[in-house]
Amino acid sequence: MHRDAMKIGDLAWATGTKVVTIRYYERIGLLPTPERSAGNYRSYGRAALDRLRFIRRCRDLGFPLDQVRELLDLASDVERPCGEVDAIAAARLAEVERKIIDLQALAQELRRISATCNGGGTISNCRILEAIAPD
Amino acid sequence: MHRDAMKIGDLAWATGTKVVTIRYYERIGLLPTPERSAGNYRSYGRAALDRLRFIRRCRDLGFPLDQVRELLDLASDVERPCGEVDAIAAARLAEVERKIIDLQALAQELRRISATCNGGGTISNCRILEAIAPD
DNA sequence: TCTACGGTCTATAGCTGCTATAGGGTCAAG
DNA sequence: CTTGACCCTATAGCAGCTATAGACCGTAGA
Repeated sequence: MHRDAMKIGDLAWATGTKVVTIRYYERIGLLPTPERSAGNYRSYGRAALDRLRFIRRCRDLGFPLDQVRELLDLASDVERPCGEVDAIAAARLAEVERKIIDLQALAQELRRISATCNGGGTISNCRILEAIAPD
Repeated sequence: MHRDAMKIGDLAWATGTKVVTIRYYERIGLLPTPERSAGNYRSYGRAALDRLRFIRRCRDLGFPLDQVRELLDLASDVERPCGEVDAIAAARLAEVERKIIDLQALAQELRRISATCNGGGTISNCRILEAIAPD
């Protein structure tokens, strides 16, 4: 139909998304139901490509799907204040920073545990297991 | 029966685990099926307490359940070399370190994105959305 | 023209690690 | 003897996909 019509596989390839995932996004209403070809194949245009790219980028940034949805809703309403978008991004940043701290503590702990390994011993004198076990 | 017999709620309290989670662990074979009281209540002793504490500690350290299972199996076979345990811990550490790097890059990106916010504007001139959108 | 092969279709079940709900039974205190 | 806190089983749900089965479509080679 349109000159830039894509089948689902093309869209998948162009966005690095799996075909089943695209259908999943459609099912949960994150992507609109596309037109169908004569043979009942989904047919996508530029808008779907942009929207899916945006979604995937958000996912890469770690936004959960409902926040992606929220960002898409916000983006579609040009009158809404930009601050709402910033708030979402800032909250996400805070979350990520918290997670980094947690993981750093965890890494420290794992290093401590690993350091108790006595090379060639057997489980019977393995101090790692003791180290993992709580006091 | 035994002097240290605990009901599931006691065990939950002692380990900071939810009752349903304990039953779940039992169902998936991570905890052995306990004895039952006259009224068909689960009855736990010291061994279950230790085992569950170990499981929870592993979970806190971020080990997925199948690795926890593996560690428990290893721990029960005193002849096995300690190195196997160390390998699991080391792999987990590498994973955590990788994750930290990823999240640091992510935080950087989110900071960049957030920095493009033009204070009181509206979505129509929101540069955050542009920043999220891929080139 | 036939046929083989790759892509697509729907529908359903599975994954991890729990959590929630319904609809009951048990037990000790008051 | 009733109330309330606990316990029981069984089932369904959550995120965010992924996998499978069984069928259809479209095109390129023989």
